[in-house]
Amino acid sequence: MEKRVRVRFAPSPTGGLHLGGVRTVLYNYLYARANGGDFVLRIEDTDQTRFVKGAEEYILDCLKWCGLMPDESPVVGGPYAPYRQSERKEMYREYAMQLVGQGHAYYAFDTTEELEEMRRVLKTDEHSSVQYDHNTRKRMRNSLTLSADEVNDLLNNGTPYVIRIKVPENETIICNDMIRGNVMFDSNLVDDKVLLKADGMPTYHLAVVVDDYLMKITHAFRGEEWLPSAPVHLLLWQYLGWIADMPQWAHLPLILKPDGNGKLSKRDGDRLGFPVFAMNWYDPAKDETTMGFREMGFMPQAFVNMLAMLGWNSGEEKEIYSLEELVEKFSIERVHKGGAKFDFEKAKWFNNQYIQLTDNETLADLVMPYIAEHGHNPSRELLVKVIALVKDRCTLLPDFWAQGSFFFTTPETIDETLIRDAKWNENKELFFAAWMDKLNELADWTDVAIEQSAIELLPAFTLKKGDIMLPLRIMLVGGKFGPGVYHIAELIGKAETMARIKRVIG
RNA sequence: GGCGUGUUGGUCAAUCGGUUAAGACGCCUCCCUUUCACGGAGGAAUGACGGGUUCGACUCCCGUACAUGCUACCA
Repeated sequence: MEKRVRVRFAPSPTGGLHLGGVRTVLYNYLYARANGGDFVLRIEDTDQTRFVKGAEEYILDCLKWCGLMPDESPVVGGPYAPYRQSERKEMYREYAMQLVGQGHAYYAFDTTEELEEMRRVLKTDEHSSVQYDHNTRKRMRNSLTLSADEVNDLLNNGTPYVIRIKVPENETIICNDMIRGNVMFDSNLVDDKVLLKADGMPTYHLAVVVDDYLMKITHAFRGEEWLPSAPVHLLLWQYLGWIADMPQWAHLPLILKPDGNGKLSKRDGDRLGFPVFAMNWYDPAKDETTMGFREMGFMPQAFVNMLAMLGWNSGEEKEIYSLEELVEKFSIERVHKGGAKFDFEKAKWFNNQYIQLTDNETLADLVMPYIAEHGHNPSRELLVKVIALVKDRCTLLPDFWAQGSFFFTTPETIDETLIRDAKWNENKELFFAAWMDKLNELADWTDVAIEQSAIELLPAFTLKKGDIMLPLRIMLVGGKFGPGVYHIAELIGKAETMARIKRVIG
């Protein structure tokens, strides 16, 4: 019988949730949903020095915003609780001891200074980095070089120690990856990674294997930066006797910075002016907030869609997919091997597309906060009408204010130079004065009727339709932008229209 | 330095040996619009480089270059 598909997202609560992190969540989520499986969230908080308070809640909030909620997590629990590694501390020791007993791991008593000394002494021009491996372990203080009595003494004295994996010599370790195929490693080049730290906490390597086994994870999708440590994990699965249950791996390509080289970092966002985190992240240590996609005015559906297409492609020309469609179309085999540079312009395009696709009523709910932010509280009816008029020129949610503020309030400043540029003359001034009287009498206040009244009056001043449109626009909106002028006049109403004209011609 | 991974236009990318090498973003030109957009029509790649294999290669193999990741008692 086929095993039930179970995937997990296992972040460390150390800061904001990065674009790449959300994409990893997405691919996991899509795979679980497509296969009727479970998606679990496990918090990997084994490094107490990097733990940041609030980060776990923040991650959950991001997943919620994106609509990618886990089936099992520290907050909703599940059959394999606890889901926080710090709360599973004792389990790891048990397995580490098992490995020591089997001779697949050993105690190492080397201090930080001794390790540094070893690396310094052994470092050569050829090898700028020296690792603790099958070779160097022979000259260090560990249970492989010390006698059993010495080891027992050290242990009894409470000497700090770590447990390291004993990587075998002269073996080829083959790791199968769902998107890269077989990747081979020479065991002589793999180092004896620490499994259990001196503080009793496991390192990632031990914890990820133990938990994936205990939580019955069938597929493990993680960032490409983990590929080099895959052989250690494979060895652990083997030594612990669980190789038949080892999940299938897929190492996802990195998301790179748009310019230059390297993977995308928070700094790039600050530098280039775009967000890197899903939502605003407040760093309590530095007392500073980093802008998120949500606060910048992205719709979660657009954000998720954009991420899905960064490193994966269905093979069709279509680019706009709902989450349901993604579940149906997504396949891990079509995920790219190479990293992709992040393009903020394209990200904005996705949002623009979603704005056009979203009905005006729904949009009204999303846009309202941005209008309220400027101290206005328009009726829903008005807001919906405004949205209908300006949505095709809005890319991010705050654009609705920038593109439509003049519907809610008289423009603060009128750029009179723009009117002069529009060949302002006495003739036009006289026209507007006369038109005001006509408008005042106009019973049918619709864009068509307003325009008609202007057209009827124009010949008397030897003016053409186009002569007055720009001046009128500037009087009404304050600048050279916005929907059709007569539509604007209709929406803001007779009194306001006349007031704005009067304000300019006096 | 070592090891791993990767390399189709500025960017995201299709193509699973035979096509005029799709499409999208961005850019440029024009049309529409006497605003700004939307929309429409166009423009821009000798597929990192060099060798093979093959009747035929962007597609397979090798090498080189470049990029990127790891090389912590961090994940």
